[in-house]
Amino acid sequence: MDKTARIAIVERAKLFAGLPPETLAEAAETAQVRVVDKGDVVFRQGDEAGHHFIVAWGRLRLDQTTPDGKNIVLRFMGPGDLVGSVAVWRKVPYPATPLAVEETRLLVWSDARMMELMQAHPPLAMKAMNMMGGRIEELQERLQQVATQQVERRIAATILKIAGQSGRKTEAGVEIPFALSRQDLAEMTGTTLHTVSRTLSGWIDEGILEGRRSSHLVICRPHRLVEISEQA
Amino acid sequence: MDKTARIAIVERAKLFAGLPPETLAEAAETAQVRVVDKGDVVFRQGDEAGHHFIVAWGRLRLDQTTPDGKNIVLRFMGPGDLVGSVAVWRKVPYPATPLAVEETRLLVWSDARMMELMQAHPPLAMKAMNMMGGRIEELQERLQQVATQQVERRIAATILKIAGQSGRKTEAGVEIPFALSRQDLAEMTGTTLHTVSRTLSGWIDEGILEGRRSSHLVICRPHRLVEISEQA
DNA sequence: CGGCCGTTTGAATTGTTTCAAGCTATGTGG
DNA sequence: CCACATAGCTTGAAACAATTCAAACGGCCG
Repeated sequence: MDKTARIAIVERAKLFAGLPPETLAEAAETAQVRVVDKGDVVFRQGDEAGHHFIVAWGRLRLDQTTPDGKNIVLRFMGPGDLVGSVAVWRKVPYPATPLAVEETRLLVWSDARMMELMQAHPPLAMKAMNMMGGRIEELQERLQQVATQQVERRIAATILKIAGQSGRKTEAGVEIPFALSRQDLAEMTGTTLHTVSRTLSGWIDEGILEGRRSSHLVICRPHRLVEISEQA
Repeated sequence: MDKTARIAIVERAKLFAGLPPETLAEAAETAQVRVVDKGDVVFRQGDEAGHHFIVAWGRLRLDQTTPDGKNIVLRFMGPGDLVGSVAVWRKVPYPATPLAVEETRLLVWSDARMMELMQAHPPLAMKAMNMMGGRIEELQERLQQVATQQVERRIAATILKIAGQSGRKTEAGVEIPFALSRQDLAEMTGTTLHTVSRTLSGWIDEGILEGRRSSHLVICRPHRLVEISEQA
């Protein structure tokens, strides 16, 4: 990956968005590159947190395993997203495992390098706080959903959020361009694979969705999904 | 409230913990003081976020109202806790309403003053990020609980967390020293008042708790509660 | 072709909510 | 100081949403 490509990635990252070109260049130069194959992990929950990552291309699923062995999906992450930084800043072990759902390329900074960057460029610290605030808001919204809404609404809202982040327009509707299993949706919404399957089957019958049997989901009638996600 | 008292409060606040005395003094001097009566709010969800608050004494309940009118309790806050800052930094409206469950005294800084403080004392920014990280961890843990555990475990875990934050040892056990209603617990755990009442009634019958009918809760057998919160 | 993994679907079960009623301290006004 | 209203809590019974259990299906890869 050459320097121009790296700068392009850094530029797109929310952490660096809007910063002056020389800051971007410095950030890009000090980064390492890492490729993670589909199915492999960037790091593991419980590892000591020593590096910051930004997704250049590809897609990660951030998994958290509970003490009693259950798994929840915290979020999917794509180009521009920051991975691992919260744990590095807090000096705590990584609290979750990012797994590549497709081949993924990342930029990597050590704790020390990122510290230097942030000390040299104070706006970076502000950006970082902003991003963390965004995560807090997102988590509060999800908590509210899981705590108060029934499963159907949560599934609808989750599909819409993913579509908003990663969806691509096609003739048939908005497509989610990666393998998103029923199990994944179940672990994002706090329900079971079976309930997700039943719910999606219903929506497919109504023509709201397409995508039986592990083909990519396509949302044919987004407006209807929004209604479901907002229904009393 | 005199200067020494303010410094004592600032010192106790997680945001300022461990910073040099002159920083504390400067922070304490630039703060305003605000008293909020029991039942009153510090600000309202949706208000423009212009001030940072630290609880000096008293206790707040942080409420969030959903678009469809339901209420959830995000957390209780006591002395040393920081209120409102995430919204101020992000320049978004306050996302929740802090309500005083007893008379509460706060220190207040305007956005501008806090900015000056943080620019003058860079470690403050690091502390702030650390605190936000802590909130993220807490929210992830709660999300995991609500998504995977059944109600009884969530109620047990919630009571234990509150007891850990605010509990006082008495002869009978650990007392939660403020009015914590069944409704509050329901809104923290994502269940109904009725289920909480039934569950607590059961525990009171087993001698795990005391506190029927709106008297303060006392945890007589904390270890048993821990077992419940961890049971398969 | 055969095995496997993710998915689908039915039926039984259950945890939790909803509905409904009554209870008990606490406070208020006569 | 007592009747009365109120707010929060308790408890039973019925209803229900979602899970669990069970079985079978369909693509796909080796």
